[in-house]
Amino acid sequence: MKIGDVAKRAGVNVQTIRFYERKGLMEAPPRTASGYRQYTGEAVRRIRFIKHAQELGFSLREIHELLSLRVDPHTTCADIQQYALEKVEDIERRIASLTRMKRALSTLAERCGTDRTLGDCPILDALEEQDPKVAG
Amino acid sequence: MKIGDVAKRAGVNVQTIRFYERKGLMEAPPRTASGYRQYTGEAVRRIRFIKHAQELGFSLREIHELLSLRVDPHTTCADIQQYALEKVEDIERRIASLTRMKRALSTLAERCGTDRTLGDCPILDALEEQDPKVAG
DNA sequence: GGAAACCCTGTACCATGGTGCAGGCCGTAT
DNA sequence: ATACGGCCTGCACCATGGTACAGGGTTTCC
Repeated sequence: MKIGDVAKRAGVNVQTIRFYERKGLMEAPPRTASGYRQYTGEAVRRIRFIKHAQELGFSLREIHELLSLRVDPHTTCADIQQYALEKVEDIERRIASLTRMKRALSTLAERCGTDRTLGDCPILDALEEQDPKVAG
Repeated sequence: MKIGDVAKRAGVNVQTIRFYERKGLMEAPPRTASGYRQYTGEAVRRIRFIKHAQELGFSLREIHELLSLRVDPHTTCADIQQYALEKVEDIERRIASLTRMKRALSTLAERCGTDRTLGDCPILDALEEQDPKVAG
């Protein structure tokens, strides 16, 4: 299979595949006599693995680790589970941070009245403060 | 006040201040005869405004807009409120996306048993699938 | 057999939010 | 008066996840 076919089947750009190869996320495939990369269906599955992992919040660096874990004969399913649970905690921290932001911003917006002037805007005022109690 | 003093008071790097100036987030201040930037306390307040807005989840681009809104005489407090509420919705979408990720990953991790082998790992299997039901 | 469509490499570029460094001038303290 | 720290500009670089383009060779289709 040529790189364009793999790209089409996996729903990514041709450059993206070469980018993944450079980043070590995909093995360098054998080449034809004229230097064209020759892929099998395995390449398509690998790209889908990467894309699914991205959807679950893994960065390319983490996906690289995940792929290394998968190849290492000493890795158990429990190791993968542990890795996933750490990622869950990471996602929880990000959610908590966003939730704080949202609460702070909502609180400020609630204090706005339609008849207020800019000089009396609670949002701008809070942003100006030395140590605003919002976003804590 | 010299740029180093402003940096110290605002708790940022000197280069960061010059970076903000290049990005239009801070006005170019007057210079001494020898070309040194001369700041007032206003600069320190401006940096704090930027930092607080970042904590609330605004990007530098958005902070730029916010600063423009603040200067525009036609802007009302209700306009700022509207802007903040749009940002709240944006944050909500990001939270929803992360929550989906978390749920999918937790579900997969729950299915792992300690006695499973790698060839039978529900997480890796899900990532391999053509159309995994996770991360929906 | 010739044009179009594909592939190759290398390099630069996009956004985001800065950091760091080289080479040179300025200001102040001893 | 000279050393040291601070400031100046311009440029390069960091991570992240790609995208684009130039300048070539190849394959495929009519």
